[in-house]
Amino acid sequence: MVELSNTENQPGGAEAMDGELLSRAERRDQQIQRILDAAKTCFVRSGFQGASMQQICAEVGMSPGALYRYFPSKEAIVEAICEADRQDDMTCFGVLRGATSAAEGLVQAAMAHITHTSMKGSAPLFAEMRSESMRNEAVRATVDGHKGEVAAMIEPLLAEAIAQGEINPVVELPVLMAVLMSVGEGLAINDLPARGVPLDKLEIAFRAMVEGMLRPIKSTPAAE
Amino acid sequence: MVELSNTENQPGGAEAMDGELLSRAERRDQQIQRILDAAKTCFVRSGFQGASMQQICAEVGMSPGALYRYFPSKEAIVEAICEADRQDDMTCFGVLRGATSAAEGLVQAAMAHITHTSMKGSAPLFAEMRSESMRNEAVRATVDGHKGEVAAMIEPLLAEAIAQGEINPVVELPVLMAVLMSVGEGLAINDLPARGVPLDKLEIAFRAMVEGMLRPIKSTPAAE
DNA sequence: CAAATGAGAGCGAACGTTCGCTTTCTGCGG
DNA sequence: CCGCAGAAAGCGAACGTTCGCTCTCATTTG
Repeated sequence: MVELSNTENQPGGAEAMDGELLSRAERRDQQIQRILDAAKTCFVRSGFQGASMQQICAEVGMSPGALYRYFPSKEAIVEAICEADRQDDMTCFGVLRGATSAAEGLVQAAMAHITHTSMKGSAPLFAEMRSESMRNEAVRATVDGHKGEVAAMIEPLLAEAIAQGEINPVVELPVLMAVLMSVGEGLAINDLPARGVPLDKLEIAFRAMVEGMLRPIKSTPAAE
Repeated sequence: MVELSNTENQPGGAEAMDGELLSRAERRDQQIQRILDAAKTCFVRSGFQGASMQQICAEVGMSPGALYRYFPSKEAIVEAICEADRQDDMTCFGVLRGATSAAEGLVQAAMAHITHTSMKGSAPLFAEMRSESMRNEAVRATVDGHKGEVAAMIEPLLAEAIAQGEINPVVELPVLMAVLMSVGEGLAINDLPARGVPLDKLEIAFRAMVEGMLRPIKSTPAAE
């Protein structure tokens, strides 16, 4: 019975905060984005299963009926969030194109990944995705797809380094790939910048590791 | 009204499958273990929040009322599982004592950790713990406690290696520790043995990485 | 006016937990 | 040895709550 005359979020407002008029489609996209942002906040706070639709509705400032006009189910929101996070994360690996060397490309990509994850505070979401991917087919597909894309960018770099004898020949390419991808995940999940490890020192340590791993052991006599 | 004459799991059976007589306390401990095993199965299958008490009850073959005689809440079961898993995992790091070198100790410990996690199929549980630790205070304490114990075993090994000039001096000890712990986590969560990476090849690649990271770059001129 | 949009009440189901009651084990006086 | 009282253990219905989701209806837009 209480009349809430909330001037914001009225259905037909058709304008954003800056007063700009928006078309229906634009307004719809904007609402979808608001829902995704709010849902991400809730999922980071409580996990995919722990966050309820009511909490998400409260975070958006929207009723359940309204929210269900934009997403058919909670699962659909989860998938959209994972997909968006995945695409967002992919931007970190653009540095791999045009890398001067395999080692430097890996270092730059990893640092971009770590920095991006830390700054956006999405380490909890990433951990949640990783955990959910072990039982949720759609999330697993998203995660694996992302890893596949990253791997496809790293692999030619390493393959060329191998061809030029720049990598310790006892290490096989697929294994090297798997280890590097796992290492990147571990670093991203742990969010070391947030735990007091400065980015520059982290880069130094990571570079030492990568260069050490890739550097051919020239002093070793019998490589055959 | 239906009389279920289930000959198994009778309260006063006072004997295990092998017919051995058990005291009350022994039987109680045995029941607690059965509950933990069943709960772990459910948590791996559905996650901490996704698994219901009813599912756990069904898995144990016990009624809710009976189960609540052993644990006061679902949360208590989660904490007990995390604590047990943590203690179980600690056995992997015994190889650190008496390691011939820092690098070899790290390799052996990491391989033991990876093998243990993979063989026990506890990578999903580990991922779940890692995710839950970001919002659950008790789980976080357990995870951090575990990491602290492992770190306490690794640190003196690395400190001695540093003192003997066996580690690239540009890398600081705390940063090195943080990176190595993160790498170990990443490898454990990814469960590479289950994804087709043989343990021996994994060990070769990991050893190359660790030795490369620790090996001092003697050829580098200006170390100052 | 027809279509679109959103608020909010409400649905059945499932949740974690508790309750009343029965069965079984244990220790003890006889 | 027996019989019995109390503790321990278990059962399963039911609690109140919250879940994901749907429905109704008022309001706005083009």
